[in-house]
Amino acid sequence: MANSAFCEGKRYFLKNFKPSNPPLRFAFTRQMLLGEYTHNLDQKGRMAIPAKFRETLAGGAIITRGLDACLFIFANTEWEKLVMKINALPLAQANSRAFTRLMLAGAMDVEIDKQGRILVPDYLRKFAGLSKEVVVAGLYTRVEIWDKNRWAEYKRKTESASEEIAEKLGELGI
Amino acid sequence: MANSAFCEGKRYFLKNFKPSNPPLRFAFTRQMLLGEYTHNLDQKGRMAIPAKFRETLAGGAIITRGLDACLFIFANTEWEKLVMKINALPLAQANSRAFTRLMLAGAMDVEIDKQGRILVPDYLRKFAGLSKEVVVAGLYTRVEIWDKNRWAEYKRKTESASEEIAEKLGELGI
DNA sequence: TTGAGTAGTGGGGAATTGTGGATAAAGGTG
DNA sequence: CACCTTTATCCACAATTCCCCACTACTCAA
Repeated sequence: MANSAFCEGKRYFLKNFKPSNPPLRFAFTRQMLLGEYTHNLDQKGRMAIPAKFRETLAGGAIITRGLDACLFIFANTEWEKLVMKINALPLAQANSRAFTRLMLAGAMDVEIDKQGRILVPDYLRKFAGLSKEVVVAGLYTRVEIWDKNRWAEYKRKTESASEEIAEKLGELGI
Repeated sequence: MANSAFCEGKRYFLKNFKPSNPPLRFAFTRQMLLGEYTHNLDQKGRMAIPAKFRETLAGGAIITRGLDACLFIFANTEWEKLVMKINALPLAQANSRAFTRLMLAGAMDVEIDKQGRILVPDYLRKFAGLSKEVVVAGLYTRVEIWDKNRWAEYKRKTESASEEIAEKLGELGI
């Protein structure tokens, strides 16, 4: 490129401050997973993926154990990033080994069928305590699957803590 | 890119807070969201966006849970700033995860239809206690959606409080 | 005043989404 | 190999959502 110096400079500036260059803008508008949906697991353990998430996950996705007794679903591209981070963890520490096992040992790749559903493996359903009604939540780079009651309970418990953080953020000028 | 020089210049100006160049004037005059409107939700959960806000939000907008039981609407550009601050939170901490879930799972990207309306998701209507009459208020960088009664109640409460604050400020010589 | 244009509201019909079930394929076991 | 269990693929249907059109109230200028 003729003006690569400009681009370089811009990139440097953004890298250290505000990442809103074109690739990231795309990520924000197209690939971001947002919203909260209530869906049902059927007898076979299938669950509909919200239509808005399907395009993002169409290239392949991984489902695994999450934090706070829920399940995570990552698009392949995000999963690769995560695996790299996990591999960089110090193997000597017991809790990083535990985290690695939690995330990797239970991982399973899922495909979205023609009806837009995935099959949630049995052991993951037990892990997250999923019965019938589940909450599917988009958290920007990942999807979380919760038992509906647990989700409600979790929100109720954490509401006050969240508002404290929110006020701190408010002070920062949001 | 052909307009990288323009971007460079814009960034320079923004960085140095010179509010008289074209890009920044645009930010101040066009993207400024001000005013208070009373609109109605219809049976389908749709709500008209005040005409003065539409141009600002036309490039895409995000609706999410706000503070004090109202909803926030951000233009995409503002939303990106917010997400960056959220992503900067330590993910290892449980209450940071809780706040992330509150803000991101609660968020939904909305489009303004040909009639200038948006569809308010069901769970957000419940969260904000919206029935039919709602107040749409512009707060410069964001739009807030309130149930009309709650808005009146909130104003009634905070007006007296603001007088107290004003008196304290007066004691300080302001 | 009047007519044009815009803003806010309501509703109908088509397309999509979420869900349940039926059928076909695959895989393991005696 | 036959049989049974499990998994995958396909079809059907109800509910929801999306998209378009119509209507009224209001603004503003001629």
